[in-house]
Order: sequence, then C-alpha cells, then structure tokens
Amino acid sequence: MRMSKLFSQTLREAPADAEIPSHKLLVRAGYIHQLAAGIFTAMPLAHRSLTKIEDIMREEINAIGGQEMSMPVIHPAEIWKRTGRWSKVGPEMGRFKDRNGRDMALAMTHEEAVVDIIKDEIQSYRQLPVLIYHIQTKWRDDPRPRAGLIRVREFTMKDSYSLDRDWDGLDRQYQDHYQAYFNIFNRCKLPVIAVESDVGMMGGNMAHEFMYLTPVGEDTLLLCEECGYKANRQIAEFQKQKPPQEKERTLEKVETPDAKTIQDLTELLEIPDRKTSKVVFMMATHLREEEEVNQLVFAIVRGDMELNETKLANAIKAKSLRPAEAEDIQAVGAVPGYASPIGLDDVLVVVDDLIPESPNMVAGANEEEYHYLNVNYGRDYEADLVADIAAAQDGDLCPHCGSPLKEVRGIEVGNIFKLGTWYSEAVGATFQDNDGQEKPVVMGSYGIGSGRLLASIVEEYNDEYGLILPISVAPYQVHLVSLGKSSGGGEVQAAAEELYQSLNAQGVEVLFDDRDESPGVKFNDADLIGVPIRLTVGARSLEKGSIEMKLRDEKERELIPEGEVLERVQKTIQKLSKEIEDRIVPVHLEE
RNA sequence: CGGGGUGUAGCGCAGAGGGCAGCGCGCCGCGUUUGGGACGCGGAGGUCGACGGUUCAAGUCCGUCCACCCCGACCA
Repeated sequence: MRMSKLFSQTLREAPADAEIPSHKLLVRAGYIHQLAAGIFTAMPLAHRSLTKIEDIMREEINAIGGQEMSMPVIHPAEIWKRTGRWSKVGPEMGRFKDRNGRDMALAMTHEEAVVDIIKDEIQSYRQLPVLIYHIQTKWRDDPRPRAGLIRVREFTMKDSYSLDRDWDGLDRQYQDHYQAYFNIFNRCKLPVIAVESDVGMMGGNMAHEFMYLTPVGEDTLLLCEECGYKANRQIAEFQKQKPPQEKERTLEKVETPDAKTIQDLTELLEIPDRKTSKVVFMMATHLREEEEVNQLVFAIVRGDMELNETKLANAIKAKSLRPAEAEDIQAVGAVPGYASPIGLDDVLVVVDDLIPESPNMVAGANEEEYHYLNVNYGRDYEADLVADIAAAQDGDLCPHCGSPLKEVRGIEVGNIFKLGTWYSEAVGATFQDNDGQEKPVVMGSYGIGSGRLLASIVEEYNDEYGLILPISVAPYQVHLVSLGKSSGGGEVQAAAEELYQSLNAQGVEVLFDDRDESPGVKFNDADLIGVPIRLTVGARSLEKGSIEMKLRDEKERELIPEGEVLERVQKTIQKLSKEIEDRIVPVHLEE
C-alpha cells in the first residue's frame, strides 16, 4: 500500500476528547474515526488489524471444532420474548418497529438466535456436540460509552456457542475455549488473566472473564498472590473475621447530633467503624409475570465494609438495583442518616452474614439525631435474608488460603459462560438422547470483542511516539520509507520503488511511504502508525549499497546490503512471528 | 439518570466589556529545501452546535433544546 493513496491521515494533535493512550493514538495515527458517542469507523489501518485479530480468532476456534456462520443483526422481538429477555433487558437493547409495526431488536448477543436455529436443526444426540460461531456486529446502548474503543455501543464480537447433550460435554467445550482464548490473547501478545465472574444477564452457572490488567480498566478484580484465587469484585468472596464474643448489653438510645455518616458516628462515640452497622437503601426491581415491581431494600453491612450490589441483586434475585431516592426512604418511615432496621415494616431487610456474628452494634434509631447502642441481631430485629453482600476490598483475606487479597483494575477482553439449559428449556430446544428421552440442549457461550482487544493491545504497547504493534496484529509487516522525492535525481525513489515491488512479490505486507514529505514527517508517521519493521531507503545508505532496517520497539538501526534485504526481512518477520507463537502455552482451568 | 465540563475551519485553540470571525497545524498553487514533524510567496476553507428572545447590531447577553467528554449510577 502506498501512503500517498492511503485513506487516512495522521494528526499532530489528538482530539481534545480523547483521554487514554489507546484512544489518542488510534485517532492520531488514523486508525479510527468517531461517528457518535461509542460509534466508530474502522479506517483501513484499523480494519486490517481487526481482520488479523479476527483471523486469529477464526483459526483458534476452528481448531477446537468451531464452524463459522453468520447470524442476523436484526431480530424479531418474538425470539427475545420467548426467553423473557425482551422485558428482562432494559434500555441497553436497541428496539424499533418495522413498517408493519412489528417489534424488532438489534442483536446485543445471539443466544436467542442460536436456540431458534437449533430448535429446528437439532433433533438427535447424533448431531451433538456442535460448536458454532460468528463474528458479528452487536449493539448495546451503554449508558456511558467511554475511552475510545474500550467501551463502545456498536462493536464487533466473535461469539461462539457450544451445544452438547450433557454437562460433561459442556465442560469439555468450556475447557477447550479456556485454552483457545489464552491462545488467542497470546497470539495477540496481550497478557491476560482469567477470573471468576458474575453470570450477569447471560444466566448460567459458571463464568470466567479474561482480563487485561491496566489502571485504565473499569472492572475491579481481587487477586490472591499466594494461592492464585482471582475474581471480579462483583462476586469476590473473602474471609470475614468474626469479632470477639461479648455479652449482650441492653439496648440504649443516645443522642447523636449531626452524625449522619459512619465517620461522624465513630468520632462522636469514639468507637471503631466495625462496631457500627451501615444501612444502604436500594430500590430493587423484580419481574413478576412480565410486570416490573419495585421494592425498597434495606441492606445492612458493617460500617467498615462496602455493599456489593451484584451480590445483593443475586441474593434477592432482583432484575436491577438502583440507589433509593430520599422520598422512597421516607415513605417507609425510615430516616436517612439515622436509619435502622428496628421497627420497620414493608421493606425487605437483607443483612450481611457477618452482622449476626457482631454483638452490641451501633445503629440508627429512625429518628433525627438519635442512634441505638448495643443493637443485637436476633434480639432487636431480624432480617428477611442473611447473605454475603459485602464487597471484598484490598487487603481482605483470601477465601481459600487467608492471605491478603490485592485489588487491581482490568479490562474485560473476553468471557466464557456455562449457560446450561436455561435458553434451550425456555424455547423447547430439545433433542432425543440415545435413551429415547427428550432433553434440552446444554449450551455455553463465549465472546471476544475485537475492537476492545485492539484497543487493549495498543494500551499495552505504545510509547510517546505512537503505537508499537505486535507483528501478528499490525496492519502491515514492513513500513518502507523512501527519502527520495519526485523532484530529486530519482535514484533513491527508484531504489525504493524496486524494493517495494520485490517485497510485494514475496508476499510481504508493505506500507510504502512514497509521499513528497520531509524525512522528519515520514519517520514520525512511521513511529505513530507502529508497524514493527521499518526499512529506510535514502541517499546516505544507498551510497554504501545498503538499506537501513529498524524495529519499532528497538533503538538500533542496522544497515543491510541491498542484496540481502529481502532475505533479512523474511527472517525478521519469522523471528518476530516465532516470538509470538512461543507465547502459546497450555493452561489449566481449575474448578 | 445525578454531578461536572466543552461546543468557533479537518485537528488544537484565541476571540473581557455586543460593532467586518481570527491564530497555529493541516489543505491547494508556485518556488526553495531534504536522515527525525523545513521555509518564502499566494490561496481555499465557517449556518460560531440548534432554535427562540433582547438589541440599530449577538460568536459574545437571556431562555430552551441538542451533541460530545469526564466522574458516579449501570453494564459482557
């Protein structure tokens, strides 16, 4: 490709609305162009990189038996109504009506489309197991797209779906994906870890997320360096240390002016925050026979802990949770800042499982300026539900080995779910097993977003000058810079042109800077675009019968005799490719 | 949805107090220059986010709306 013809331009300055390196650099280097919030065009450079990433995904999924296909982006509402997700999923689903007034949906994932197919196509256990996948556009109307390609609304995802006759089969396909996913990320040179995760709107009973660890990530993870426990904060467990036993003391009401927060309270009463209980009001939405029902939830955790909303939502099986408004709270007779579970009706009280173990706590009195001392669970109040609803934090103890957990941030670049039979049962996607029984197909679903993966790679590999792409995902293998100009003697240009032709003839992917630009501009653009191998043809090196070669991630330049250039380029490509292939190692999924 | 911010040329920005819409980069033409974002001369490019109001006169003042960005909520 000649840069004089390349449909994109580099920018000297990044757009003001880009904040993180991958966003700034992808825009500056001319890879992407924004159309609207969370909606981007992949310009030719990005398209080539994305195609390479997608080809890697194809190869790895094909290798575990995947069959590529293509499912529609537009779905009739009908299939989403059958699984209940038409009403279960909120405004993040794109909906519209066709000309006849029928409800339609923009696909945000394809479980519904898959079960609709298998309902018709799969009748016998002889047709199983199957692994199907496609690489397709998804639309998720995220409330807050951000960070360039990291968090978008329209995106391309490789999503595969495993179909099995039983859970053992699902286990095998799940493990195959676990390995294939590590292979994919390794081939993209992106370091990731797999963590246990919440199943979220996908349903199912086991899930892992593949996380690229970076401070710009938006997920919080807890890791144990001792035993290897890794989990998304949404579900992370930890060992709660029981406070020492104490004799129950008498309930006592005390005046606590202006003590609306845990901190005020601990200072006023001179007690540690673990002696207090914190009430968090949430408004939960439940789905009862297609109707949304709101309910105020009173969640109580110890004052030194935070509520984990995902755990709470899972514990009470709520569709969604949001912080309650002041009116909601007052409506049930509670007093924000002085709230208490004592003497309240009409609310769902959920307490963290450490609360019943904690004697003589301080809690609100449901009266301005008053708290109770020596509140004891069981004696003074009872909850509707006792569950683990506290969020793990940095330094909490590992649920497995008791070592301190470390809190880190990450970007979710892939996920795998054991869906089980939830979807197939919902639509009657069954097959006849060899025992003659009709059974629901056992499913798994597995996704990787290609744009987010590219952005993560850029986030990991860049410097102040631009991208430094691994050869497996770079849009080109070689960036050939000609320092000659059309107006000059033409010797340099002719040599560069000849080299360009020879490299092309050998199948090397070359980006050829044939523009009438000054050397500085060309070198800067080359650094910005981030192709791994740079060849420079200039009068200086040509005099010595040589071409200069430089790798993007190294400082040294090397002069290569003209006659050896083709061979050296091929060897270098092989070397760089092998370094990446060597990253592929077997991994183990512990269950 | 709550809080904060920004909308002026492709990109980055300036335009107190109303009075001819500007600068740098980029773009076009001519010439010089050529190993790390060169220089001269000449040019093109704008519903100043939109709508409404105040005024002789609005980029600037007032109102409403929209878009985009950041934090939170939410989310694979």
